[in-house]
Amino acid sequence: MRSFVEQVIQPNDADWELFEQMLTERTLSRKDHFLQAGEVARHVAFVEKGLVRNYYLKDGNAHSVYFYLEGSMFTDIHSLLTGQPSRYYFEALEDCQLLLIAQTDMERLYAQSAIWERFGRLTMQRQVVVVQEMKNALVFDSPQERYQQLVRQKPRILERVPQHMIASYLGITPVHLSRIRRNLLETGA
Amino acid sequence: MRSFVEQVIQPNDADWELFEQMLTERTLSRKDHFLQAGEVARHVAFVEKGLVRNYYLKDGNAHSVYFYLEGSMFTDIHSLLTGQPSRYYFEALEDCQLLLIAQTDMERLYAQSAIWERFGRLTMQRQVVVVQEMKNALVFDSPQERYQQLVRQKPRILERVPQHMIASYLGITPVHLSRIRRNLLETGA
DNA sequence: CGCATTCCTTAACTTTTGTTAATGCACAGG
DNA sequence: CCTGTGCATTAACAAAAGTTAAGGAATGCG
Repeated sequence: MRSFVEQVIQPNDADWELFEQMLTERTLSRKDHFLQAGEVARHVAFVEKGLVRNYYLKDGNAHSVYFYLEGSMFTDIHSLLTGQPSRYYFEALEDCQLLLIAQTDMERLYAQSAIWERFGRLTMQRQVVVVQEMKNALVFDSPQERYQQLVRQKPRILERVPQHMIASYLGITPVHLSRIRRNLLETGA
Repeated sequence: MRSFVEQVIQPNDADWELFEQMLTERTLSRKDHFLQAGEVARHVAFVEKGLVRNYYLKDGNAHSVYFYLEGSMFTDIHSLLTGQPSRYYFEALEDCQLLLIAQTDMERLYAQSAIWERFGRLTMQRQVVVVQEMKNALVFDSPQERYQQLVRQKPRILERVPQHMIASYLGITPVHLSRIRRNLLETGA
């Protein structure tokens, strides 16, 4: 967690103490949910260990939005900020150990220390860039290209997430992903 | 501009003065570019009047990313933050009047006044939510649904942007968009 | 060990979307 | 007023992706 934060800012000891007081631990067993649609997100989570899937339901089908490995932070930002019920689910794909910080504490942190406000801003800025790139890939790259990018950029996710969830993350069907993989094996190597 | 900012924070007079000193005006004629691929983004822009298209080139084709109407802010955040050359173009679709603030001034603002740091954080948080929703729509909704959402949510963009640019924004071809529109006319109404 | 479950693959078929090309309309510039 | 250019539509055809269904490997559990 510390190294995650220090990639972005350099808090002094007092800043750290303030922050660490607010952290709580939580464990999730495989298939447990951190958040379900209809609930309001009140915490930001940091993955110490395990793997969390963000997905949502449309017409009874689960669509994967993202996968969070060790060293990632996640929450439903929209729900957290507005207090509206979330439309998303966050589910442990493996047994997980999380560090949580409550939104109310986060606000106190922002108010008390400029460096944490900065942390919030910089984290959000990075997040914008990441999501924007993902969005553009969806418009401009073919499913095969998106799959290849995933292989290159997030091989660890590929190893630990079932293929049908990868497919819905890429915006295609499991059948089609299987075809793409075969095609790559035959032609590419 | 003022009302745009005040939707997010309430700066006092000193805050405002600090901010307004940093603003510069810029006009663009139709088809002028605010930024071209290869250049580094050094300013954030606010659209006072006109309409700006964000697009990029792939295989010689222009793909529209977003359209900024009066009252919107834009820049290439990635280029702005990293100093790397942008991959995007920002082009005036109509004669435009912009307010600019330099990244260097922005940094000074953040350093000098906590409220502007907060403005930055909140703006970015909103942006994350917006882009995330767009991304999810691309994965989970059909082109027709995406077009209908656009009709509902951004009718003003539809009125002022050529249809083939709308198509590339939706991730489909102009021909297909035309088919969708006909289909909606025949069945929907 | 046997059984159920989950998940990946494959095939046959259908639907959706893209491609190419032709037509016609509107509008700007000479 | 004429003409070129850009743009939307349409049709015919091609390619990409989805659907359904079946089979088989791996896994977990009694």
